Amino acid sequence: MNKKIAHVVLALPVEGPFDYSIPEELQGKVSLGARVLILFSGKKCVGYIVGLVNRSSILKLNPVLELLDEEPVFSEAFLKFSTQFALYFGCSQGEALELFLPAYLRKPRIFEYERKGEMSIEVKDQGLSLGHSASRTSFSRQLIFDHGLTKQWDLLLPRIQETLVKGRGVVCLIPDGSFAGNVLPKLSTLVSPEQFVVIHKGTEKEEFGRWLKIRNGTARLVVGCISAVFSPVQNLGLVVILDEENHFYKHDQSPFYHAREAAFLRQPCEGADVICVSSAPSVEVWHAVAEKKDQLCVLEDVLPAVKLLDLTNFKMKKETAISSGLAQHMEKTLQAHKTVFLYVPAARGTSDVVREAAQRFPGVDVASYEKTASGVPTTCDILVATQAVFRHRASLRFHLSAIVDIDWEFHKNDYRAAHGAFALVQHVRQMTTGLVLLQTRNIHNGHLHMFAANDYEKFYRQELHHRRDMGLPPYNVLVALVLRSEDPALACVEAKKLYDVLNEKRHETIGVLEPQQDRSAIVRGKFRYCVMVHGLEIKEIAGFVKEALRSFRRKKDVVITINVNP
DNA sequence: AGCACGCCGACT
DNA sequence: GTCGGCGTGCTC
Repeated sequence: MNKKIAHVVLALPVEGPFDYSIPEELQGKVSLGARVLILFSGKKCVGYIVGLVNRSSILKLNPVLELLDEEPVFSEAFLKFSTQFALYFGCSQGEALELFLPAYLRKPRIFEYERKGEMSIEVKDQGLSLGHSASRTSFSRQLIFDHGLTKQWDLLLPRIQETLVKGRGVVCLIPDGSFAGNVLPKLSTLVSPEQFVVIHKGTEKEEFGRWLKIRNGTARLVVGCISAVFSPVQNLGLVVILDEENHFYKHDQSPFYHAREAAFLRQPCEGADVICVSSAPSVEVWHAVAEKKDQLCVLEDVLPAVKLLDLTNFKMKKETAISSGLAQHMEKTLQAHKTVFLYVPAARGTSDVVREAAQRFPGVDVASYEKTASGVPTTCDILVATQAVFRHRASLRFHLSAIVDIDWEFHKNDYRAAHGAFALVQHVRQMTTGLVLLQTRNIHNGHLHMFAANDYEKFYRQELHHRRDMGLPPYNVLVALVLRSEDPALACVEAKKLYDVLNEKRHETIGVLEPQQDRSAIVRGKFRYCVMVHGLEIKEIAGFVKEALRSFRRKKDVVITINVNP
């Protein structure tokens, strides 16, 4: 009954688990998912118990120095989730588990429930119910394709309510903090303020307070950004992912997890449903549900028409943004005292276009909005803005909108470029009441005609064909191995070496691409080279890559990171 | 990751 | 003879 040995994993890039003997006074007190203080390679560090046994093949064991949690911080569902997560995103189980914890508990602080008074009783009660959620195995995945921004709530609110009534918890993911303004008023009325938690930036202590409130079952409805997918909600029944295609759901440092993929991995461990919501669903999610009609719900909305403006016959200077055709539309709109929105790529910046618009339309109020802007201009005739303005798209309306250079969106070195262009058009339409214009020099680009005809089914069909032909996700899995170093030559040589190692291992279904400079080649003085591995099964590639990296002796000062579906 | 161990070349 | 850089292997 009282186990003598603990399997322990650590937040280090070593697999483990490592065995530690449990001192007699702690036997029967330690439990699966609890943190312990241990000596590893002569250093004291926090470990996570992932197994309890009576025998070990290791002869001389160090003892567990201290038990940090009398109640485990991780449920069995979380332990299971961590193994899947580590396998999928190429990190150790310990690194995954550390990622799931608030910063406060990553340090060897003793976590005493009894200090919380009455709460400890609740924790124990809820602890018993963990078994039930772990045994739940059925779960569903759905996509709500809402062309607008409002109808989704008619489906979501009853669904969330229904889940809560059954006594199960809900996590609602938002891409970034600016979404909170729209989402919170809708959700906060569903439960008492005590049961509602919004995760936002704060001190370590505040973060821990919120975590505790969720972990002990007080809070049952959680709203937050990317990392909220790890919220320890008791008896999790539903995860809602708003604006599912948004790139903020991809973590920007190691481990490079995607919140949507993480939710899909957590789902079977908890028996929870996942609902993705988007006005331009990712090709990956569309692929998963398109054939299964019961999982897809399309909500059409009143959106403006899209027209193409062919620039091929205009002798425009390269720096000019406003063609005479666009100018005519703008003139008419401004004369009717209606507003205009001009979208420019962030790389181009707004200032030139602002100057050009002000020159063409003297006396008209031209404003701009970029990432660095403090607030959205509410009263102006013409707004020139970048991507950054879309966070306010629920509250902004223009009569006429134009995407100044839609071709630019297709010229990105990114297999998701076409989808990015589609999402862009959808977002601009949501901010527009009259007409959306796309200026193009590629009038034969088939995608543009699909946008103009609002034929999204054809768009996804064609995009999926293309992805299949090119061996790209969702049909294949890509894993980017990025090598970075102060010395560009070293990074390049090491990448070549790694490429050779991977290539020698030769595998039937796994391919390796020649090293290339990474998409962001130089960051903070470090040079990056990328070796791309592609194959059919993530588990197969993950094993292949881990094995190769184990045998690959990398040079000092070279760091290698694994990025799944970059 | 971080550390010890050991091999080799450089330098008082 | 010894200091230190770096490759190698290991951590229960």
